[in-house]
Amino acid sequence: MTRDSRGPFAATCPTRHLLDQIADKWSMLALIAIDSAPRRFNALKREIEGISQKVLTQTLRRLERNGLISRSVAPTVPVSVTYAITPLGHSLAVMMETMRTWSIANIDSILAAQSCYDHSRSEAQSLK
Amino acid sequence: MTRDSRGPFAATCPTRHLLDQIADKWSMLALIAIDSAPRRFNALKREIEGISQKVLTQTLRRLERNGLISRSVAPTVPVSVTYAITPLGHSLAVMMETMRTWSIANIDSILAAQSCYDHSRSEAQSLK
DNA sequence: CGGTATCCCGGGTGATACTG
DNA sequence: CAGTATCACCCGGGATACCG
Repeated sequence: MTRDSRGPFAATCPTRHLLDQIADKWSMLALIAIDSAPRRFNALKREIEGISQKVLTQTLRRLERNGLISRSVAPTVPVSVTYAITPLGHSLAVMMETMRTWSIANIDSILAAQSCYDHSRSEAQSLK
Repeated sequence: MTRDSRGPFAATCPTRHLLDQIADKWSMLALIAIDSAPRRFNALKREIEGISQKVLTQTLRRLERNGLISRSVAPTVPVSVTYAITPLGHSLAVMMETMRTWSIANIDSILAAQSCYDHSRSEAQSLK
């Protein structure tokens, strides 16, 4: 199952590695947020609506592990921890921004397609 | 919780809508695959290594619902179902391709960062 | 071939409490 | 402030069987 390497969709493909790590909405949102300016933990938690502190911690750890953000601790009392973007992370964030622009430009088309799809499905339902 | 609209990370932001729908690796992989050429169900299942038919079905339904791919049924016996990219889906797939290129170019940096991170963590472990 | 339907399990997630 | 620890839950996803 993991012994193949015959195509771009094989489990060993770099694309798969990357997607396994960062292809979830919280990672992308956190990356975009930190890219715009360095942030502290609770600032991020407040800004990224709906994320729990546990998931935020996990997300930040994963981004840090992949070298996309940096974590720096200032020895104050109480300690203040700041997350900042790395060059590698910034180059990725640039693409995320492109996606943001795309989503804003095309959200109407997507919503229209959704309501169209849902409408035809509800018709099918009423026939059952 | 859903009544806010005060920033780019609010739950109502178009970016959030998009990410909620397509920010998972299976959606992205399926979109890339179908973008390169129209495919049939089992062809996709064979090509996208590791996906189950249940998840593939769910993924294709979601992409179809969002107007990113089209599903056409040929009334043969047995039926043959073909999935193709839409103009909207293609414009998104172009960005996915950009990410693919990026991941290939930067996979080494990420793997290096990972092993560096893991190494420093294992040191911390041994001190406990 | 291209799916649904059903069962079932593991771990991802949220809530809560505690710490340096 | 910035986390870790613990627990309980629930549902995403695999396995299997069946349908048009």
